[in-house]
Amino acid sequence: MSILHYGALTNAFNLHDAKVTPLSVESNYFPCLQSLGVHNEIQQVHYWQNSILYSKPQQNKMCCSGNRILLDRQCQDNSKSGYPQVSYVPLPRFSSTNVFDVTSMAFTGQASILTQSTTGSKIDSSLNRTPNDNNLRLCGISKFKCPECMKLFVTSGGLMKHRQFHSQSVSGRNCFSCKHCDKQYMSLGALKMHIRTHTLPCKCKYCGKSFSRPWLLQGHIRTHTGERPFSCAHCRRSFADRSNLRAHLQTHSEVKKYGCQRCAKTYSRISLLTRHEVTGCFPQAVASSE
DNA sequence: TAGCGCCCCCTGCTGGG
DNA sequence: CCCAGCAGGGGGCGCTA
Ligand SMILES: [Zn+2]
Ligand SMILES: [Zn+2]
Ligand SMILES: [Zn+2]
Repeated sequence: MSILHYGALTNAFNLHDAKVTPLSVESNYFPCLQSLGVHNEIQQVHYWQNSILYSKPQQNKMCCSGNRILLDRQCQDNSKSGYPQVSYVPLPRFSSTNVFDVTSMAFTGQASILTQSTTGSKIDSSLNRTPNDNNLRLCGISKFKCPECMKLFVTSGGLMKHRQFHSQSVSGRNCFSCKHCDKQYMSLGALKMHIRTHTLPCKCKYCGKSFSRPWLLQGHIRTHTGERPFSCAHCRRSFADRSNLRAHLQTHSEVKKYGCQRCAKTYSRISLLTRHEVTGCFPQAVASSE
């Protein structure tokens, strides 16, 4: 089994511009999560040169969006294809598994995604993106800043919606409570979204099953129609659901999403990694078998 | 500005190898 | 038993009427 070693990754970025220090594992550069994430002080994190988006090293500034860590990507050379190609950049190696701790705003582990040259295969969770998609819109144009948490938003509406969360008491006094269960939400919008999981307003015309959101119903209807709009570029399998295609793409990669910090093994699911770490991680045995 | 649509993330279940 | 596929649920956020 040949693991893609991190050292090889820097070569891909040397292709872009030798004058600019590429993101690399060896450097202390923090990964660019800009295309999906929301930054503190975004201008200090990213800069453009020759139509290529680069990231600068930041001290203790990690990018996050909401409550999750997002995959890292670079927008490259959008002058050729009309919109940026997508590559993943490896996150620096951290001390544990690939968990981003929002509370401490720090990685507790390694979240590694492989990348290859622009002609090679890659894990790409941004399938079928168009130039209008969120990630492209976010490339350097977030200009509405929340004064309370410094998050940046592309539109004023996005900022207004976000500020609903701050407008409520953090103590929970003014939380919006669901009358159907005991869940509480910090915004009315979030509560309304949740209530749909009780009322299930979207009903399948084929079997009558109900769903909370139209796109969930749409995905379900594909199980009746057999439509599979998401195709794998590597093996021509197709899937009804984008997430399932993304999961499938991991089967084409030897580096899975979740990596063990003690040995080189990677897994497609956090549950598999957890089980490995609890029951079966023997680094010496792994090293000798390679 | 609320609703929509799309994004990504995650997980339980299941069946094949 | 392991892993991949399937189906479905959750929150976030930009766009638009
Ligand atoms: Zn409820
Ligand atoms: Zn149905
Ligand atoms: Zn495939």
